[in-house]
Amino acid sequence: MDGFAAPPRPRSVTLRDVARAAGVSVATASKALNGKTDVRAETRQRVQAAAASLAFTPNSLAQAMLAGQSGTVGLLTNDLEGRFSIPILMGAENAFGAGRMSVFLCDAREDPIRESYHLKALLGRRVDGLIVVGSRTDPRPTVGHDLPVPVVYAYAPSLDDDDCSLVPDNVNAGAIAVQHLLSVGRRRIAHISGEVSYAAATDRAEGAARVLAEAGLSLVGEHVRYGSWTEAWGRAATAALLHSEPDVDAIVCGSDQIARGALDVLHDRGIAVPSRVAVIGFDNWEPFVTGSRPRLTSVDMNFETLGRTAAQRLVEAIRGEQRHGVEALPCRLVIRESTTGS
Amino acid sequence: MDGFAAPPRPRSVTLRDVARAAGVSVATASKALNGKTDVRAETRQRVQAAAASLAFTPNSLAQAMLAGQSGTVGLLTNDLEGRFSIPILMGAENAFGAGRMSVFLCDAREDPIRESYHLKALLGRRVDGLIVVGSRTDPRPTVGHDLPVPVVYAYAPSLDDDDCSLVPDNVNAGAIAVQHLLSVGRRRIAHISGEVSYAAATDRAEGAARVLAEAGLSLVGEHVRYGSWTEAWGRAATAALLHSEPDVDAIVCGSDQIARGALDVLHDRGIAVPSRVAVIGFDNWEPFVTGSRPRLTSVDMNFETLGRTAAQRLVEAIRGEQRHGVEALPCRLVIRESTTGS
DNA sequence: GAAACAAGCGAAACCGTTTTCGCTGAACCT
DNA sequence: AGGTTCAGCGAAAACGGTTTCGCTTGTTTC
Repeated sequence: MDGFAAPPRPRSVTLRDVARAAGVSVATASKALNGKTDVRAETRQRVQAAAASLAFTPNSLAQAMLAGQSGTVGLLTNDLEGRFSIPILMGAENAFGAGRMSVFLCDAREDPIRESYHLKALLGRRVDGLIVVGSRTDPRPTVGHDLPVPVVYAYAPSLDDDDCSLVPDNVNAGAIAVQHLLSVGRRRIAHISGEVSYAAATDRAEGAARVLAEAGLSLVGEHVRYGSWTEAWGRAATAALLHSEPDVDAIVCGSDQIARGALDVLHDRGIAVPSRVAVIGFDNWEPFVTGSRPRLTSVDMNFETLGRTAAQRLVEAIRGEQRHGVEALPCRLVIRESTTGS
Repeated sequence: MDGFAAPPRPRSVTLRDVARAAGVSVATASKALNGKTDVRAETRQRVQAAAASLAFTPNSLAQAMLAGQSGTVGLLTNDLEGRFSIPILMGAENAFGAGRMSVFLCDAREDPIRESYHLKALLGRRVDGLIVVGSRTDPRPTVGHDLPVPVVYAYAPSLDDDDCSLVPDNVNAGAIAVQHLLSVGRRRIAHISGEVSYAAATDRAEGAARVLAEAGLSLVGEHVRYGSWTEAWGRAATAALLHSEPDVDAIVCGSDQIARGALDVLHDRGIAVPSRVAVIGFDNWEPFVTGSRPRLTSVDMNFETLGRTAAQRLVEAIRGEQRHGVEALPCRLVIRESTTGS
């Protein structure tokens, strides 16, 4: 740590500086750098050389003011610590990053006050659009209709059908899981899930039950065992399940964590997976599904696609092609050794 | 989906609109809304009423141009999918969110090309400062010295000591872990870690070895067992360890995932934890440490504090109080049942 | 050789806000 | 009554670009 002051920070260079260096007016400099006509080739080169040697970076704020478009979007999340918003955020960031959009990130932490505060800040910065990300798939209040910019809701849909929302198709996810278990010959299928207050839990149960019914079957024990989204619950519920339904041959687990708990108990009891009991989870959360013995088959909710699609919908809306209503995106089965083979 | 066009989006209202509605000039309107003097109370109220009824939001872009400060910072991460940058990001977001700063988020995905592209975009948007987040604690190249704004490096320090970097103190973390094991009476301590190419692995090993040496001890088996940051490696290494060093009474595991693998093998062998062998991990990754049997003692790297501190350093630097060099932040032991009690 | 024309460049307006400074009118003082 | 002070307000400049439009040139055409 030296005690001396830092070297003076170079004032950022403006178009006026470039123009002066090239011996032209700002108007000509602007046209030269933006590929407009009405500039002699030799002049253009002189300006470009000057801009390069001065490390000129156009001030996007000034450009935004003229254009009326800031080239930025707001990402208003409520689940920054959770694992849902991150892949969504990544998908959105990637979709925008290809173009010329920059992303403002805000975390409202489920607090409506904080949310409206951030909303105001984002509108003040004249974002061209807004993506609102929730922490659960349960519907949430709209952030408002008469906003000056379009809004897309991701993961948590808006309660208002005028808004444009994107959610993973949890019903489909439940169906996919059971279809897979049926396809590998299972008939006595149980379902252990997380908190019943989560739409994600009940939706998946609905899809699972539907496919079972279509096959002329029903759940072993007739009901879904709801609890919490934890390994501990997975262990407890599996123990209870094995006690009351010893002939179960497959367990649908509401999350990968629950599935891990189930695998642990099956392992302790010497029940072979998948030969005697198959196990399937949801979320396809990398460290959990690949760390287990055996590795876990899981339904991936395609969060990154969700985020990318949300970004696309937003760009469309900014261009004037606004959509309305809730769009459910399909999920994807990732097969590993907890349901098949070896 | 209706086929009609969306209702026309209200053009955003400007100060001029407010001034006209209140029957004053823009200058007076500005002063009235910003609490300046030289405005009669009655006039101020009229302006405020007009602003409220028109839902006026000042255009931050215009404000930024005047002030020469945009009130934004760039967060340039290389590890958006990983779990290190997220808590750091949260800490930074929280530290800024309290004030009036907004955060631009970019993910360079370890690609220098993408990084410089994003850097250019951020500078174009005239961010007031920059936080660069890496995916490993190994030093990385600087993004440049002659930037018009201050930069703080978080997690991955800059190779250049002129830059300001913040890292978790991994040496300290290793020391803390061994101190704890010694304090609960362990003497035959082994160390299983991740990839040896990671500074995080070797730094922790260094701290652990130092404390052991100070106690007149050395590692059981004399060397750290490096491998990968996975449960599978934790299992394999633990099995090998138990074979060659059956009298081990504690295992320092380089990550919570490795520790989970170790716990599984100990459980399978019927070796009681913690009574016969204590296990400690690093990172304090919630779902892993609380899902295990028993719950896992772990060294928390205080990422959120790291992010918050990075934000503070950046704000200081923006105010002109630039620091230099690498600052290592202390870690925190979180004691659970894998090392004590029950 | 004069008229018509195009190429190349610069002056100026504009975006929305803040800030400085000058102006007006009322109240005060002698 | 005339001069001074001061509160209250507005005109204008500024930030850094983009765009329109008009002005010089030099070239072409009859």
